[in-house]
Amino acid sequence: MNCIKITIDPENNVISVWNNGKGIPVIEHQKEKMFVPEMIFGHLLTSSNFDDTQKKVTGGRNGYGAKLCNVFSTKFTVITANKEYKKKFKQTWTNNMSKKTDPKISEFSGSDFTEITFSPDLEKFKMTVLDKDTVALLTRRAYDVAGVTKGVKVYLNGTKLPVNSFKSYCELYLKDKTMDDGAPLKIAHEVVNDRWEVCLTISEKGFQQVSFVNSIATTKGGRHVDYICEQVVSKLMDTVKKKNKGGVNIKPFQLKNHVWLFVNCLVENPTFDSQTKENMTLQAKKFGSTASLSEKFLKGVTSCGIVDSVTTWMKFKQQSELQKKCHSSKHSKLKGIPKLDDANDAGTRFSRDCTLILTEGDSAKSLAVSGLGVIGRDRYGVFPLRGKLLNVREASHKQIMDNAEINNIVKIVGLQYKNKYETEDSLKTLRYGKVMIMTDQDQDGSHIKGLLINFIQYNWPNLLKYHFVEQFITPIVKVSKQKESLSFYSIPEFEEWMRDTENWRQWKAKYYKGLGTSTMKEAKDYFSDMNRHRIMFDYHGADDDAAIELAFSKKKVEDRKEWLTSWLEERKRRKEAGLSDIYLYGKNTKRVTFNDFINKELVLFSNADNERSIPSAVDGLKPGQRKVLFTAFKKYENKEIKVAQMAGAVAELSAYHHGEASLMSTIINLAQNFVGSNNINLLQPIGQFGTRLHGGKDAASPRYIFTTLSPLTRILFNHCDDNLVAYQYDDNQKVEPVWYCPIIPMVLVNGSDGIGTGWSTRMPNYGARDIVKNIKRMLQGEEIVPMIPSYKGFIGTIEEIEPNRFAVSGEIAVVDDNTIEITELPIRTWTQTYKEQVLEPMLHGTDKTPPLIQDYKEYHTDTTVKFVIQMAADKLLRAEQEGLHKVFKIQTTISQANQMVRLNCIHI
DNA sequence: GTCCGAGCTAC
DNA sequence: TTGGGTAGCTCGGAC
Repeated sequence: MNCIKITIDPENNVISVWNNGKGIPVIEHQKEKMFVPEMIFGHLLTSSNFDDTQKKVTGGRNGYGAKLCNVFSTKFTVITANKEYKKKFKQTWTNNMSKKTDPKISEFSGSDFTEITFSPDLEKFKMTVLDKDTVALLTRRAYDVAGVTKGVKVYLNGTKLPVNSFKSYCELYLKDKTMDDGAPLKIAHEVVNDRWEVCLTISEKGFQQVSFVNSIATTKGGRHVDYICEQVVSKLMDTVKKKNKGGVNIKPFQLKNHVWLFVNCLVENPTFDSQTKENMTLQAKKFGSTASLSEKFLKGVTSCGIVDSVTTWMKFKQQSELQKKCHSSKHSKLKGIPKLDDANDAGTRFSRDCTLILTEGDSAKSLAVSGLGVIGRDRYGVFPLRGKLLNVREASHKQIMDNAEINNIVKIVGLQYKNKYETEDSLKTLRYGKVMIMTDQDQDGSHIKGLLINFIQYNWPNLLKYHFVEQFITPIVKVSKQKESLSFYSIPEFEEWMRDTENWRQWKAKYYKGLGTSTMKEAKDYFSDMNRHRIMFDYHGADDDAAIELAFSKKKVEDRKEWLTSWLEERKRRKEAGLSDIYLYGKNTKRVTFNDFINKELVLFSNADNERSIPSAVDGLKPGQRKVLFTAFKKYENKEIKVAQMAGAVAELSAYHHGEASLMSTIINLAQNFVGSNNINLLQPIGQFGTRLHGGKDAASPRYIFTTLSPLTRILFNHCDDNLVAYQYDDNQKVEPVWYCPIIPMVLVNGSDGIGTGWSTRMPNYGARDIVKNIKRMLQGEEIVPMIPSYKGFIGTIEEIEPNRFAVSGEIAVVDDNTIEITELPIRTWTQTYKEQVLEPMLHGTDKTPPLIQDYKEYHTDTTVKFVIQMAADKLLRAEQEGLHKVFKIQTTISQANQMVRLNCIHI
């Protein structure tokens, strides 16, 4: 068959369907004693297709369709011509198949055809004429037929339909539709095999499908559609998830809602839930064929706009989720925010005049609260921040949503994410007209200020215009002589004063490190002189925006390098010229621009961050570590001491001004000696200092563990040097030197990790003996031998795979057909982590992968690793072919690319 | 998204 | 109430 002709004549209520397929046999049926065409069209319960054991991919099964058409017609005529029997057959039924003419048989010599002409019994359908809708439906069926049959021309009322393939059929649906940007819809199309053909595009109004099973239009879809849809959606799911890490949760049906799917398939003996065959119900496993979509098609699927549309939708959803975190209207009373001391007038008509003081930590809050005693609590509220605020600039949606601090600030101030605050009037919708940041007057305090500014600027740049953010500064040094007292708000200013004041030694200086240093009385003094301590931030648009972005955008890492470098050069230049350092807060400073804040204040933090995080090239130590060593040399060369106590001693003897918790972790870090930590531990670990099971995180509390200087340390850091190194002074106290001078480069021995601002460092460990040999070579003027990283106690291998890259492999061996043994893991792959992240999923299988191993047993000690793994012989064989190291993930790489060390502190 | 570690912090 | 443990956050680079 290659031609179908359909005519619909609503005026005369006649429809005819003609095709040139093989005619119906014009013979008499042996049993029933009537002609076959008559049987097919005029007698119920006859069909040649009852046998379900035969697998057929045709439409009808029980032979009802044509007969029901006859029953619901006032007139029904069949003409069929059959070349084989050289006969033509014609018969007409009337009155709903109740009357019939005798069949007319005539001789015939042309080619086969069959034609059915019928007049629907309009009365039965409660119609008077074939209405427009019905004609349209029938017309559509004509197009359907044209679309789903291959190589068949379809004529409708004498005109050939412009459809020659399933794809062109699908395109008819889409020809008037465009994407949002006016571009035509992108269509993914694939002929999967001879039974399946699939088209897909984006849908704007929920899931849509057009599908055919064995040429039957399944307008409600069914299992065949689900079958394809599942494959498509799971692919989309992967892509979207990859694109949207940490965003809103997305469910498969939400993706499905953007899909418009066209399926044309052949299924063996399909089943339906009704005679109209709108919904195919056969289970996928009985289809008799499978359709695995090609990568090319799936790529088309992901690039047809669905992913973009879903991400846009998700962004919108994210916005509205964030918006939900805000209160929709201004409340005068807030509930459920612990630690908030709300201003009495917050959220009332006076809210524009209210100021929220944000403090660094709870203790600073107490200070502010005691200050409120002076200025009153009607217009001032206080809320403590806990440590470092989230950098919202490139944070994931989830992170912002879940961040308690950010949400609280938004709620307290009454901020709306959707509001742009373009006019000064719009600030009246807020509960507070201003926020005032009050942090410690140190670099980390500046950082916290910066992070808050970053948060406001990123979400509501306009607020900055209206001086929404200001800060409260406290003195950093106070000098007093008898009853006189002077406050300084920056160290350079103090130094200038010292230079200009001849008898400055007669003054007593007190440094205020942290807000906690100030007494309650001093707090009251600060607040009574609000004018002096309140600093406004001025916003001038682009300049300030750029500065804030420079400091906090993840994309500006390179710019930060340049920023810090030029700052360092400028500082050096000023020093050489005998100028004092630039400072921001002088005696009379009342306002600063954001640009100045970033470039003059925050830069100090960024620089300090590098100074404390990036080790010196000379001794491989960071200042914190050097302070520990300094103290250990001084006091604990042969004496065991509790780590917690040593931290106290370090703070005392070396003027360590930060939290003792970090110091204790630094001490523990220096003393660890498990595989992957130090090659030569400078301190002795006496007690639980952690093991390779948890990467050292299993160290006992600093109260319980003891340490003392390791005997080797004094060999590396020779006594004689103690009098030669350049000691530093803090507040007139002699503290640790700029650097120690070990006899071999310790930065190579123990490696180093550090994360600063603009730069970071990551150095592997090298073998002390290799280093010594190389140094001897250098002393003798020979070429040095390139070294590869080496870790004490590591029994795996480290090989160079390309310049500056090394492969670190554990040890894995096959014991017998279904047993393997892992006896070493790569450096910094901790036993417990490995077990949880690699072996457990292999044992239980994941969503995507079936279980690979049957069982594993552990025989580790604190220093050695031993997993004995049981697995099926065939799986082991396959794993071996693929490479055991790869399958069991016991190979990692380390790179020599990021070896930043501090050279600029070398003074010789 | 995770890790690394010297910093800030609170529950 | 106190001791002990847990938790959030920054920062850059490598996976």
